[in-house]
Amino acid sequence: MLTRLFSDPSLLPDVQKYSGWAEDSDSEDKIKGEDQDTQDGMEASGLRGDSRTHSEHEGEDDEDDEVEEEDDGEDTEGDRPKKRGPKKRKMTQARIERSKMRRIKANARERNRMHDLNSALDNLRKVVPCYSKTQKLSKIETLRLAKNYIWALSEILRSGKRPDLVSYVQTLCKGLSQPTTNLVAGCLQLSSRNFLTEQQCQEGGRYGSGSFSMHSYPYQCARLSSPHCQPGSNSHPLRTHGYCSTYDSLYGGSGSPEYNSPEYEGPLSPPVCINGNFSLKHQGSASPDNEKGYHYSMHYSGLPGSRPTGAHNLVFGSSGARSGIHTENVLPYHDMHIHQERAPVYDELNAFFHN
DNA sequence: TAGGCCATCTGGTCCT
DNA sequence: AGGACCAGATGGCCTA
Repeated sequence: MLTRLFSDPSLLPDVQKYSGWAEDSDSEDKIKGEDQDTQDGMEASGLRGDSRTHSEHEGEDDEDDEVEEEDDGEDTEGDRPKKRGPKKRKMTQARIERSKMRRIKANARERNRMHDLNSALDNLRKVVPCYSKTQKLSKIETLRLAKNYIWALSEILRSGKRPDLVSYVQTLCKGLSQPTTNLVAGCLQLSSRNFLTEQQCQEGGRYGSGSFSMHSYPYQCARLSSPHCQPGSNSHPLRTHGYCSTYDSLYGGSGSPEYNSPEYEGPLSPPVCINGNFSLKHQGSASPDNEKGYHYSMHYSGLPGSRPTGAHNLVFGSSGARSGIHTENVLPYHDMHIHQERAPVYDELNAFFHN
């Protein structure tokens, strides 16, 4: 593993910028050597993964042996009782050097481990319903979205019913931050206005529709202080752009009146608010996120000045995908797409909507 | 400038 | 002894 690591210069960090190494001139020099010429550097320093030969140890071992002999002599000496516990060995220069090298190797392993972890997260990003090259989901958001996605799919399988789009998106967005929610909603070409209305928030924050049994989710809609999230606000961009769900084109549900219902085509509701506390499996048990006290307050505001953090405002074209325009041409996220081709389960999901 | 996110280092713990 | 894993600390980058 280390061999692989050391043979891959990209896995080696620019450690010069780390003060910890800068303080240790010896270590810094070693790292610099590794950075400049990893293989040769490792060979020069006698470090080749964990496969150091005995001969490589010899010089140091000689010195250590002296120390150990001292210790052994102490333990076996005369009538004195043996000391318990680990022997304290003198930190000779060679021992210090070896310790440093161990630390360097451990750091490299840790880096590699985190890179692997990040690679896995990247792979996960690619199979969750929303993927953007430029606006990458954060780690925590990726995990949350993945959890919601798994739950949504399992609900589909469990109920065998075609889910309500709004509920589906709601499920996906449970506990996600506002930018991520907008991203997901944008991917699905669904205005987040449909998630929850301010009125629904006031009514206790329970929202139920569709086969997802969303009513069982313990929403906690915090009061929104933003004036843009007040009933009657006309600031929503969808008021001017109109709203056109591409759900039909995305999921092939054009024949279903359910998705052309006035609920989705009617007057635009005020900016929505969701506090996404996602309770798993309807048991009322707090999700890990809840247990950790995560409490995301989501509100959608279309005011230019109230652009969601780190996200673009959702701008839905009035024709959009209904006229055959691909999502990527409609959304500001040029590289954002639903990657059905990479997620077989999405095909199954589509099958639900096609039926 | 504060806050979020991230990469990395580091020491501790557990296991082989 | 050494590797895997973890959590805390730290500093950089970016954005509102």
